[in-house]
Amino acid sequence: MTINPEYAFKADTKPGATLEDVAREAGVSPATVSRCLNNPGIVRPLLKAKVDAAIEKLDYVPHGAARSLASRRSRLIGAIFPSLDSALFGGTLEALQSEIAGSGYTPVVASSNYDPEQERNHLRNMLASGIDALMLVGAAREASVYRLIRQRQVPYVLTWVAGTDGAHPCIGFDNRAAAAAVTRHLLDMGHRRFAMISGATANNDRAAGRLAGVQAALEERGLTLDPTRIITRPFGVEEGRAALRLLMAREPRPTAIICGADPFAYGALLECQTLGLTVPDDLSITGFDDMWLSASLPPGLTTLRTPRNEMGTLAGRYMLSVLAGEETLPPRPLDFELIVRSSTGPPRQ
Amino acid sequence: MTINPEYAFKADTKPGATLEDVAREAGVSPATVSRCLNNPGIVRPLLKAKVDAAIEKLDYVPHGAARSLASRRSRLIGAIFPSLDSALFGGTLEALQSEIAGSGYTPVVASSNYDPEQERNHLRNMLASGIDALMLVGAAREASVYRLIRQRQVPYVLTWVAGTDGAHPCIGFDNRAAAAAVTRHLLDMGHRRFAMISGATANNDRAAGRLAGVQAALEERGLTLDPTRIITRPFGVEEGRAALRLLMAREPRPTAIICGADPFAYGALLECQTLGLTVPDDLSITGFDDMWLSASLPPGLTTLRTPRNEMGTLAGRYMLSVLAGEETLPPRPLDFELIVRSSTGPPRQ
DNA sequence: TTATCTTTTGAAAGCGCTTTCATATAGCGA
DNA sequence: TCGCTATATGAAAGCGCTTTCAAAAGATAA
Repeated sequence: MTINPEYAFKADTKPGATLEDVAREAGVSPATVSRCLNNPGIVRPLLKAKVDAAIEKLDYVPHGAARSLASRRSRLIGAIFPSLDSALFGGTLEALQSEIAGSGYTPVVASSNYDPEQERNHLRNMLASGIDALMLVGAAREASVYRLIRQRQVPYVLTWVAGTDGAHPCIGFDNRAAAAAVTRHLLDMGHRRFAMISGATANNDRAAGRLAGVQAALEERGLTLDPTRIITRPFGVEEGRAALRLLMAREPRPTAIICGADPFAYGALLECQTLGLTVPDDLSITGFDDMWLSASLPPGLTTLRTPRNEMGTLAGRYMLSVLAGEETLPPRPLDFELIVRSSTGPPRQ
Repeated sequence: MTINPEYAFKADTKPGATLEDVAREAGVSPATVSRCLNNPGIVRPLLKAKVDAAIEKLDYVPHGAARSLASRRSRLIGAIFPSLDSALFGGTLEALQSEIAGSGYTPVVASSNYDPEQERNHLRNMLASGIDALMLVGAAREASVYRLIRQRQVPYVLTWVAGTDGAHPCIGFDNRAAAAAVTRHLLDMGHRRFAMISGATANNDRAAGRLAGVQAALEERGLTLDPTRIITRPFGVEEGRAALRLLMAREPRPTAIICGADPFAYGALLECQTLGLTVPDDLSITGFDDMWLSASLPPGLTTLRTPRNEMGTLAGRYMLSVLAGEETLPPRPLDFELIVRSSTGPPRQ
């Protein structure tokens, strides 16, 4: 029961130089060193050089907490995602991170597991750690949460949704319109019997929006989506598979199945193979998000490409801009793109 | 060009209560309030109640930076991943986050894009923000990086690798042994002509370890892996597809293809379909990591399940334990598991 | 009841940095 | 060369909290 001496973290090294040490070494005042760090332009090149040398020599790293305390900025940007173990939000996070890294900001992240309770806890935590800005996914949450954020004066931005009537700054796209576009594509091909595999809509306005978009597009053409033709499941390939089996078990069979997310569609496609159904002749299938397998999985999935990386980038840029005190225009909804591949076609006569 | 008044972040709310405000409200000293927060056990219940009421009333949230400065702990744990837009590291991050959240820690994350330079920058940034501990992926990096970490006395842990001869604390598995296990599975079925699709091995000791493991297992049986039978690519489905086409274009064709990551195997599997090759009769294919499609994609991918979530959980637990000053045993390598599905079988005679 | 020991509490000194504010220096025109 | 303005520097006061240290309160024993 001994601590491995190799990597026991004992206090055997010098405790790290402070700004004052640097000042002494360089023969200037702490204020000057501080200025070299934060506003190099206003210090004379000669002194700046001395300070730089001292920093180098002492291997000085500024103390973030002290900095935050004195400057009232933590250089931390919070980001809370519903989940992190898919490429979806991972892409957004990665893009956000790249965007803000250059300005010296670092993201602190948490995953809420699609649970508002967990989200609120993480939010409290983050506010306490003094994040300078905040990125959230979706708009559907209790008013008290927004009140909390506003009260702390933390600039925030919602992603993966658009247009909350100006109530919140959003960097995202219109899930409803996107789903409607997919539906119209199928309608235009002549489909009349639809089914949908949807993610859970509770606390998930993206999923809810997609479902609503499908329904709206159908109603435009005088059709309705029978509630028994809507299967709601947690996201996953096997879930899509099971759902497809269910949907095809009842007559009259749908000729088109709209999936609220690509993994559902992957599962549906695979299950068609198992059942001996030909896509798109027997059945058209659409996905949502254009994840990495959609182009590769035969027959090539018709899906809706969502700007997942762009949202991270723009959300980052937006927050930086607000933090910089620039006049920031309310962001516009982003574009989505219907990617038509071979999983959709006219229904068999 | 006006700021949208709806969400302009103006200073119109009260500036947030401080600990001193709470103390005044509760009629106690700041020290007592501080103790209520950090060590509630040692304050009399009567006072504790008063303080709690004051906190509630003023809606007090402690100031993280001030806290860190005074206590020399930031409650931040850094995590740098090679990439975040796959479920692989996302799973580890998600697990890490859940594990440490309960103890009041929050992860700050960055993605290095498999680039040592970027990794070092992020590391500097994180050290400056005062992270209390650090999680990295892999062991292969310049000594100066480890020196930097050690000098700052930041406990750290390496994941996704095992056994660096005790030089570093690792929470991971032995990539080499894992790849060897996959190879032996194929050898035992009678395969003799192998090929491999590998991720880039530069700055990636996981990929390098896997390649080495395959080679070692083959040499055990007197075989060698011809360098022209090793295709190195960035991870991806299409890359796997292209690699398979290349590998099958040359006689004598291999009877087994070992993929260093599942996406390669998905691509290979799909390309076999295109080429009219039957798996496993014409060709056995193995993956690595057991990602979400491996069980679903016909014919079911034989792959090696890596403990990606477990690594996050245990890495978190390890760091918390070190931070708590507990005697911490050097972690043992984690188990991996060969998942045999239908993509492997004896070679055709 | 009083003396002694323990447990709680408060006063005050920072933690390492930023940022006014006042002072010193440099730059310029006359 | 001198006075004036513009610019660069330093002194010092915190930022909001934790944490020693000493004093007060409570508990215990005599």
